This record gives sequence, structure tokens and C-alpha cells, in this order.
Amino acid sequence: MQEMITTYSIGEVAEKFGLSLPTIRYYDKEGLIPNLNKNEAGVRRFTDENVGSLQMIECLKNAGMPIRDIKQFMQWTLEGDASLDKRYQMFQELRVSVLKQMEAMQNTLNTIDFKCKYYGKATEDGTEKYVKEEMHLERP
Amino acid sequence: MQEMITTYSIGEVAEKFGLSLPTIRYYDKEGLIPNLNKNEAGVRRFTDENVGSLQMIECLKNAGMPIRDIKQFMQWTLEGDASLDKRYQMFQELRVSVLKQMEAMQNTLNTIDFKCKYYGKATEDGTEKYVKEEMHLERP
DNA sequence: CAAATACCTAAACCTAACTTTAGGTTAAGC
DNA sequence: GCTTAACCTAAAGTTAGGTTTAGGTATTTG
Repeated sequence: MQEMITTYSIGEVAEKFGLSLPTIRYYDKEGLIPNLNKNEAGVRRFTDENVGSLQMIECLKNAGMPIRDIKQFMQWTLEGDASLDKRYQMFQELRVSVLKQMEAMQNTLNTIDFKCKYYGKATEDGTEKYVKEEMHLERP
Repeated sequence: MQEMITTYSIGEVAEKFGLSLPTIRYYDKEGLIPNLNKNEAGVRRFTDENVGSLQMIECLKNAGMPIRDIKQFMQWTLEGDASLDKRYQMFQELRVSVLKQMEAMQNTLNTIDFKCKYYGKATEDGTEKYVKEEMHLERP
């Protein structure tokens, strides 16, 4: 009896993640997708595990992690339980980094919100002149 | 009677913003710092206005805006009130963009938080084996 | 006055993360 | 059996955002 394993083509996966085909091939070449296999014809077939790797790649990219470090992480997963500590530490550090980024982003948003108000009034007035002095009190 | 205007050297400004000297010179060359002048000896002297531009550059960079667009904005400020609409629109679009980025960042953080818990338990157990099946229910 | 410090320019160089190009294989539909 | 679509590789090219290099000036300090 045979187990039927569903796999996906690179096109399907590219569609799913909104990535280009060359980008996915590049990730593969860089070792970011462990255990990704090709069929007899040399065509990549993505298992659910491989799709999961891509999901994680997207997450780590979003966290600002460079490709080289994502690769490192993926290589660790191949080492199994021996690398659990390293992976744990990585995620803890990443967490701190992301929290910092969110804080910075919040400050940025505050400044932008202020500027929206500022330019809102300025466009109403048709000039920056009045709002410039008026709001300088709020933001020196 | 003379007005005394306090200015800063590129070194002081670099220090203040944690930027390298070449980076600031590069911003200047790219036209990101309107009205930045040099003294008789050809040395840049930063006024408070110039420092303010750098502050804004840092904000816009943080919002993910490319140098070319920051330059555009700075050129608009030189055009005065005629460009108020454009600047207002820019900040409104930027606001939306930043909100999206913060949402994405929050999702990323959630995934990372999950992974921290996951690897926390795994390192306790000394193996991923148990936690893998156990937590698969939470995150399929 | 010598030497260290702080600045200057122009131009070349660098890195990350892709993208493009060129040429080739395979499978499905008509 | 031919064409079209979807895949493949290797290698070169691209872009952003700086950094480095090389050579020079101006000012302060021992």
C-alpha cells in the first residue's frame, strides 16, 4: 500500500506567498528550504514541510533577519534536538529585536500623525505660516 | 548689531544621530538637507533647521521611505506653500503604510512568541518530539 | 614648527537580495 | 507531431544605501 503525499509546484507556492519564481529558486539555492526535493525530471515538488519553511522564511524576513541568518536557522533545524538551545536563543533575541522595532515604529507613527495634523491645517489655511508658529509649542 | 546663530559641525551632528560622517555627506550630496551651508573654508555648518531635516530623514527612513522619496519631500519643502497638498498627501499615504507595517510586525511577533514558547518547552524536554505534536493543535 | 585632529572632494568599491538573460527540458492539449 | 506552458540551470546584471580610498586643507596643541 502506498502513502499519497500531496506536493505543490513552484508556481503554486510562488502564487501562495506572492513571491517570484526566481526568488524561490534563490532561496532554495541558498539553502533556506531544507529537504526540498525534485522529481525524476528535476522539477521541484514542495511538501507541506517545505511550504512551512517558506512561511517561516517570510516571518523571519519580516522580523528583519538577513538571508544568511535564516539559512543558519534552517541548517539548525536539520541538526535536530542538538540545536534546540541555539534556536531558542535565536527566537528570544529576535523577539527583543522585534519589540524594539515596534517601539521605533510607534514613535515614527506619532511623528507622522503630528505631520498629518500639521499639513491638514496648513492646507486648510493655504499656508504653513500660521500653523508653523502655532504648533511649534506642541513640538519644539 | 549681529544675530548670533548657533551651528553644529558634521561630527557633532553625526554623534547626535548615530550616523557616520560619510552617510551625512551622502545625504547632503543627494539633496536631503535643504539649505545646508558651508563656511568660508568649505566646512559644513548645520543650523537647527538642518538638524530638523536630519530628524525628519530619520523618521522617514524608519517608515521605510526610500532616499529618492525623502529627497522629493525635501525639494517640496523648498517650494513652499505651493507643495502643501503634495506633502499632506504624502504623509497620509505614509501613515497608512506604517499602520500596515505595524500590523504585519504584530503578526510576526505573535509567531515569534509562539516559537519562544515552543522552544522553551522543547529545551525543557530536551527534545522537540513531544512539543511538536502537542502544540500542532494550537498552530496547524 | 611639527603633528594630531577635524574637516573636505571625487571616485571606486561593497553587500544584500534579488532579477534578468540565455539556452534547454518536459508534459499537456490540439 | 507541433506548439504552448511550466519548469530547469548557470551566470551576469541591477539597485539601494551606503563605505572606503586617496589625496588635500585648516586649525589647534605640545
